[in-house]
Amino acid sequence: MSWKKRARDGAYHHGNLREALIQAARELIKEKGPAGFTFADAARSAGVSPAAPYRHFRDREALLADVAREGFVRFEAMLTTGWANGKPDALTAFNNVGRAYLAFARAEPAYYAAMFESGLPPDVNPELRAAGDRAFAVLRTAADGLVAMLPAGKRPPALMMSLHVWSLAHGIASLFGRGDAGRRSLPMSAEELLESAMLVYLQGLGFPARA
Amino acid sequence: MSWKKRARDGAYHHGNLREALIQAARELIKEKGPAGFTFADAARSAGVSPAAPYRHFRDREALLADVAREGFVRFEAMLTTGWANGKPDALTAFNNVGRAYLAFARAEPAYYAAMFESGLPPDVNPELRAAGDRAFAVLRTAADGLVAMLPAGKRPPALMMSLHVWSLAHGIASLFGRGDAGRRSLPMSAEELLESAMLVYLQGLGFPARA
DNA sequence: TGTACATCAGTGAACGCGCGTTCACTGATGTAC
DNA sequence: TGTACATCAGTGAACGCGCGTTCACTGATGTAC
Repeated sequence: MSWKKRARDGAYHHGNLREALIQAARELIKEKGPAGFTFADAARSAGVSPAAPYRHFRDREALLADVAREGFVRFEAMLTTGWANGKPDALTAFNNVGRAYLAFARAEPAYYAAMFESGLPPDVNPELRAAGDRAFAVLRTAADGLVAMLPAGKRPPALMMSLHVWSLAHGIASLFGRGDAGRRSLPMSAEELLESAMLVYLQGLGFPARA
Repeated sequence: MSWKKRARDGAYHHGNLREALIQAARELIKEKGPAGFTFADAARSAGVSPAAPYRHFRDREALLADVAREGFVRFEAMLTTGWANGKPDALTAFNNVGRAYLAFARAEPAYYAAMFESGLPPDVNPELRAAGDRAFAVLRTAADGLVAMLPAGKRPPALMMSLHVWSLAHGIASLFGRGDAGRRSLPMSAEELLESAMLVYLQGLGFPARA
């Protein structure tokens, strides 16, 4: 008992409070939305005095930005796993990136909200901007691989494709595919919706229906 | 001078405060986001005591819901104008609904934010839900008209099409196409992005490239 | 048309509350010798 | 290895502030006769 307590106290005491505050913020965002938590709230959840967070974050926005940045890093990792180095083939890999996008939004609504719905300008700091760009780059890479499948004269611009799919996935995620409550309901799952849209879209670009 | 003042005071005095509060809320949402205004703020902007709003709205959420409801009504009107009864042809009309979607998001960022980004559950009240459904129905009707152009065996489900385009337009609007500050920048306009995506998508469904 | 009364929208003062932020502080950890 | 000192993360008390909400009230508008 007192062991456990000491371990916790000790853990908070050097190096971990920063991370503990981010965890607390995630929890609070999940419950009440990105606007629904306060600096004091986060401190309380982390079991620490209201002045303690100032040692690690300039203000509430800086904390929120760090949640978002960390979110983008994990997002990038999830998209990268979905892509799987273009295996087993470029078309499947591209579709898997789309699936990973939605899976992330569903599994991590708090990160997702901090990343896209917190009202933070994407360039509130360079790290946040860079993390967001790196996540987008995964989609871009998958599109490059896919475009290369087509004969040289019939290749659509990969950047445009990436933006189309990013927008589509984001639209579906934020309208229908959220892990938390209060979203619109649907006659099909968000995953099916994305899959069908991408099928039609890729057909429009001249890709075969099946890989 | 005292005329003008009296006219204003009189206007606030019976019947208009409700509307004045909605206007004030819109202004504040535009400046600071849907989470960035308070009940007291709205009262102050409307030039009225902090207790006055309670005569018209149960609480802040009720006011926000009314902004969103009114937004959906105007949104529906704008989409309907875009559709133009399916004139000059179903394909053009469908595309115009998409353009109208984006135009609304750009022209009315405050309404748009209240409608889609305020964290309000869509069924916080039946009127809000109904207004949202009516707006979606315009897109649905446009899709019905378009689907009817294809031979009977090759018709995609219009509901699915509507959901695809709604998601795409919403994704583009919320990532890139906002009238207010702080969004991501793009190598092309949001309008071009939507147009190109819809062109590819409709080609994928078997529609001719040009009407 | 005029008078008496009811209704109702907005007032303004008051309250308790939690937030953001500051401050001098404490006590544990790291470092020099 | 031990001692002295510096550093640094977190404390806890304090503050001013604006918010949400309530209350008895006022004065203008609407209505009955």
